[in-house]
Amino acid sequence: MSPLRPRPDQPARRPVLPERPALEGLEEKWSVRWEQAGTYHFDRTAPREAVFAIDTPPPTVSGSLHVGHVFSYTHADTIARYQRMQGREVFYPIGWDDNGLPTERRVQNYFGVRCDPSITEDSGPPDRAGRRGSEPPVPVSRPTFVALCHQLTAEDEGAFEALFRRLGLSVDWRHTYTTISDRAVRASQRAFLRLLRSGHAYSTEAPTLWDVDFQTAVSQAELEERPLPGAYHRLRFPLLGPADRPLPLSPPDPAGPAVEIETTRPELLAACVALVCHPDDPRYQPLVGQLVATPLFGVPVPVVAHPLADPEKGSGIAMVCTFGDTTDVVWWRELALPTRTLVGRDGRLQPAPFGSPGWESLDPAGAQRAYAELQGRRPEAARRRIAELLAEAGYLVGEPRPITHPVKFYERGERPLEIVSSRQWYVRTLPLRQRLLERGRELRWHPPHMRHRYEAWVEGLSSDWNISRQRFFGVPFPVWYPLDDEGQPDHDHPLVPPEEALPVDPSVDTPPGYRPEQRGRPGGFVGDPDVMDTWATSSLTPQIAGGWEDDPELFGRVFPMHLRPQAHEIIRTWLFSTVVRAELEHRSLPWSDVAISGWVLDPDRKKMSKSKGNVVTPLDLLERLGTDAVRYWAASGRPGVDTAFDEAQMKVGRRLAIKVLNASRFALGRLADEGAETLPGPEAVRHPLDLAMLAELGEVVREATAAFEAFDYARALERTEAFFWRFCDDYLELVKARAYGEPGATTPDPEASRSARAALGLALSILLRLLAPFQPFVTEEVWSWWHDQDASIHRAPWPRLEELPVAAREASAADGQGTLALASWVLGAIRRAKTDARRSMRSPVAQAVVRHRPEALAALDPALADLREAGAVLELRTEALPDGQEPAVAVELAELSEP
RNA sequence: GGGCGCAUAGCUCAGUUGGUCAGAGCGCAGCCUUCACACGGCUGAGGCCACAGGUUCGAGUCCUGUUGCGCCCA
Repeated sequence: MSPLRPRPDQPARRPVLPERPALEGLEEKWSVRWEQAGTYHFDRTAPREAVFAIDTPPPTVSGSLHVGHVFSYTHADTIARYQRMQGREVFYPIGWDDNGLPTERRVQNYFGVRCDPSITEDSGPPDRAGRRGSEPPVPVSRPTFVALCHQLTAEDEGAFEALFRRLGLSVDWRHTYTTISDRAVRASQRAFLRLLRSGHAYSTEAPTLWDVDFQTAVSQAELEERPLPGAYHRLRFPLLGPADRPLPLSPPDPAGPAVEIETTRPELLAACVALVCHPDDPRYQPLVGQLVATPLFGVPVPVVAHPLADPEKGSGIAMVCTFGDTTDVVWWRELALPTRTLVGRDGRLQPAPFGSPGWESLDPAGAQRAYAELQGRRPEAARRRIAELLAEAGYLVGEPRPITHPVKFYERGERPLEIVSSRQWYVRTLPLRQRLLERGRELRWHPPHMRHRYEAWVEGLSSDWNISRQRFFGVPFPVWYPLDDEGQPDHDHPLVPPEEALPVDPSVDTPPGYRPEQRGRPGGFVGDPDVMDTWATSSLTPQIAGGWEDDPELFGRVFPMHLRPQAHEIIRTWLFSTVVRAELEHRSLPWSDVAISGWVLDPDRKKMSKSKGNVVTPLDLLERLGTDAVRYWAASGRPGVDTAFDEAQMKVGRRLAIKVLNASRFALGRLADEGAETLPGPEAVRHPLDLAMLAELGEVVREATAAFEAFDYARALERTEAFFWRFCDDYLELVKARAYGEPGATTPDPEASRSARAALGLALSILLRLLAPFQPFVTEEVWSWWHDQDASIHRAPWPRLEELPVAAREASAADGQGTLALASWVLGAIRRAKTDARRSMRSPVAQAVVRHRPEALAALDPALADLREAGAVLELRTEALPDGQEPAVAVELAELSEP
């Protein structure tokens, strides 16, 4: 807990106070000074033991700025500031996530363009001003498109940086990175090449979840299920008998013996490769091993058994198509079924050559006729048409039965995902599961229960991590393929560059051993056209920010990092993938602690979203209420807990900041009264009331420190704030007269005055530092009133109990019977009496009698003089009370005297 | 269907290992133009701690179940 590194001492000087302190303008003033002074600069010479490194989320800059950013980034910032004040060198970089689909989409909409890689030359980007919403997008070349992406992300990043500076984040802006920068590309490609070499990355042609609009593969982590209306179609499959019997030569009879199945995707009937039932299902056991014919198409398919077939669902026997859903993929793989690809990458039904090998049919001509009605249609349209055809031919039993069922979508997509076969790059995560679970248990989670989300995800992994995307604005795979004599790529023997050559763009650069003119020629080479999934890059943020391989000295000091702050909805993506990469590359955790923030909900407890129109622009809030006010609200949200957006709570924070200004002005004014150069130190605090106040403050320091050590910023704030208000409402009022040391005071006593002033100075110093992580602007402002110009409160040491006078440290926990608590109680009684009589607080009290137990009266005794002043009590007496009687204060107001 | 979390004053939430734990703030009502603060201050009313059992001398606090809400996964 003691400072690990020496730090410039920050001696207090005689305060210089402003006439009328205000919050307005503090953000501009101090963010400029901090930048000039390098207040938050990371000292890269600090030894590793002194470093506290934070792996800050790089926000998606193409997304919108919203209060959620303000919320969660403030949480991390309070911890960063606490650690810095504890003497640790805080490595607090920030990045912008600018690569990938979100940016592409924003660029498409913003400029009205679409990327067409087949265009090799164009005249550059179209004039943005000429764009009309109704006009079709202008096709542009890939280089032009990428240039537009860079241009727009640069603008967006400026807006984010302005917001985060305004928010007072104590990041080191010299360590900013972006996920599309050369540094990030190099790190991503290097890590990929190493995975490739170690066998943890591989490419294969496999059924892949595919978004037909974005024309790209989608990973398990990007899936989302949405309820969609559908319908069960009950179809008759004519029985053909055992597989070893010769097939009939004529089309099956729709009215003959048949087995009935139910399906929500009849349009995939032509891709049916089997029927599947549960192995223990007595109804269908006899059929296993027999053949049936697909309706309309007359394709003989076997009946097979597999435990995933649900006897409760539909008729208890299902058709397997290549591919209707992920279960089909499992059946296809585990039962070694053939492939009949139907859905193309554009989402339309492609030609099906019935009668040719792989498409054998009992009635090729009829099959062709039927399929001609479907070919080229999208699944929804084909579904309607085939239902009609099936009904006409007598294969449809009854009417389709409408249902609502969950359908898989790409989380950003608008149409259901299809499953197509394509070549993709994967990282082997499945064999890693056990190891990843162990890592998850090593990691310290705040709050702890968030670990369950990670475990559930790891345990539920069903496929390796697909990291390739068929997009444009991303990190290219640093891979080429040799072309054989027919110009076909050899995917099994990829060509890779040496690490020193990174970053590379295989669509521009030439692989080692080849000449540029060999590109695309037989015997030459071709570049891998894909880019990496965004998560494949952002899973390396600790490495990218920490200078992995580029800056080994820095990396050795900051990695593994200490804290990953993030929101809970990206545990399965960002957190998970970062753990995977650190494990594979470094055999370690990427960080020791993870702090999960909740969401910001609107006042109706719904997640804030643009579509609901309930999004508040954060900049407006910060300008209207002040940064410290908004940060106060954010810091009030407990770790991991969803929190309602609440402007009233921000106003409370604003009141707190204003109170800090005014209370400071009072306390420091009294300190200044002490005279020229001799500011009294802690040893000058002698008065029991002052010592009692400091003793309570010591308890607050203890609790706030413990809370911060547990990453519970909200508790630290709550304890500090509660004490601060009591300090202002009661203690300041009680010592006011004594601190002024006015000659008119009932009991002028220079040493008692000096004690009050010293206590005010010490308490204020500690309180300001306790509040500094939450309200960095107002606390810095007040700090500057009585500290040298180059001394920032944000580099001042976190309060320690050793700062308190010994007598305050030794004061026992007073449990409501301490001098301050008793004095507050008496003061409250006096106030109540005046309020009941509708008198001003200044109106005099003729007589007040405190009745309490003797020990309590003894503790109260030193505060009686202060109470007389604070309550304007002419005569204040105490009377001992026998045990068992209720303590009380009898207050008798003075007669109103007409002026 | 499985998992996790939450249910405490009108609202937002504290209540850390069971024994002054029935609290805070906001809002509301009333009062006070006090020399740090009217971007104030003081005072006050308000709750069978979701429901039903159980453990215990004693339970918002532990256990079981129920209900409602939210999220994650299938």
